[in-house]
Amino acid sequence: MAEVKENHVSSRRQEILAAATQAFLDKGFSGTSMTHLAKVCGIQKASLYHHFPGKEDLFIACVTDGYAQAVDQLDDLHGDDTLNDVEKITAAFDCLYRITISSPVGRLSPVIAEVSRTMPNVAKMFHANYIARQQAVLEKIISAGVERGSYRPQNYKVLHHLVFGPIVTLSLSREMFASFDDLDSHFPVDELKAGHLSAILTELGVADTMQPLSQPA
Amino acid sequence: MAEVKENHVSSRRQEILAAATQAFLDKGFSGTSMTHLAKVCGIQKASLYHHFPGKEDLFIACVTDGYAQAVDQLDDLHGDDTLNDVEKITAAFDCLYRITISSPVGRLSPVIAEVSRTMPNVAKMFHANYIARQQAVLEKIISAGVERGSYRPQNYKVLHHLVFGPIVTLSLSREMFASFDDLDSHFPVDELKAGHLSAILTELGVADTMQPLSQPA
DNA sequence: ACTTCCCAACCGAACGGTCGGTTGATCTGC
DNA sequence: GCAGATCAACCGACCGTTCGGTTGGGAAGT
Repeated sequence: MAEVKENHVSSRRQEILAAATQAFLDKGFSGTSMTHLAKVCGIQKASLYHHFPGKEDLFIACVTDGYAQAVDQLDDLHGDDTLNDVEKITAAFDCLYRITISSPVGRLSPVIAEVSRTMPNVAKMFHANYIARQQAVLEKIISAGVERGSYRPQNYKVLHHLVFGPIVTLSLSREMFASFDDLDSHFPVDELKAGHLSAILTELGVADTMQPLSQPA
Repeated sequence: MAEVKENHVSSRRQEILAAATQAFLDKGFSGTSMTHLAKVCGIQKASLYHHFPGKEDLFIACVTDGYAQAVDQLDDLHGDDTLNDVEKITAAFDCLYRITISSPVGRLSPVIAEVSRTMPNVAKMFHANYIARQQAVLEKIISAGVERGSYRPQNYKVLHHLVFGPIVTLSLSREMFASFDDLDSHFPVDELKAGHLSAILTELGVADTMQPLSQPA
């Protein structure tokens, strides 16, 4: 009973958050109006203000709610001890690509960029709770491999640059050129991910096992 | 005389474009009002509409004007035959980092992402005249090196992913976290560029001459 | 069991203000 | 005197936000 009620209450809130996230993705922050938001939610504008004190708070809730679920996946990653070093980084790539390209919070990055000047606190929060945590998990995985001698020692600032750069840009490009009818041939996620992983493994000093060249011993 | 007049007329236009570009960078497209724009230009709003038929046209002019000057630098790059292959790609990295991070058009990318859903034609134009041309120049430089045997053959989609990804993300990050007081220590352009170039050279099959490890022959 | 009260949720209507865009008059340089 | 540049004033539409009021399902009082 109490559960039903709770579900009902939070589902309304979640419903608004989902619609708002989609709207912010489509039209940006300033381009999204509370009137439009109310319309797609099927409620009156005033009712929005019953659930959220203002537009800015609503946006912050979208971001917070978004990375809450995203970062959990990352923490699971590091904890898994059944994988060897290369398997671990492969799993990490799968996870990072999925989060950045498919999850709301990853896709919201350009919108956060839009408001970063007028709401610098949101940018700070986003960096601390999303960017920095992603970097920390990657750094843990790599440094563990370095200690075991699997990888060469790394400049981690450069490594983050090389790992996150292509992923974030791919996500941005896919948002930016979403209107292209040949989006997946322009930006084929799996192919780019595989090439990217291969390059990073090379950079880490791991012989690339995927090497397609038939090289007779 | 005619030159003076032309300068006068076009300087007014350039003045507006510069102020508008900065405003769009600060507040995004929807967040920038024509009223505010007129104020920072020191003219009346109606005068803006004398020079540009509308807000959207003004924005397009900002983008167009931005990459007009940016792409010229790129074409110079490919034409220079006094450089060898590695020098050429090093110069290309300098140029790409400079354009993407410092020039208006590079920094405008997040704003184009903001409007890409409502103005898909702008996104298309941006891709054709800026993204695609950058990729074409890079591809020419690399493929010339491949033909001469300096580089390993490449999957160019992956290569673009690896080269442009970190640069664009660095630019985005610096816009996004411009409010950080330690921006340059968080995102040290020269250090990241050097590490990035080194990794790409490795990927191209070039022995890294910058290798800091003292390795006795 | 029945009344009273509470309160979250929702609504229609309106607030002051700003939006992108327009009008017609005035100024300026040739 | 004439064409282009600039201006103050204005327009309807829409913005984020708030108001006063209604609803309906539980808790409290008797």
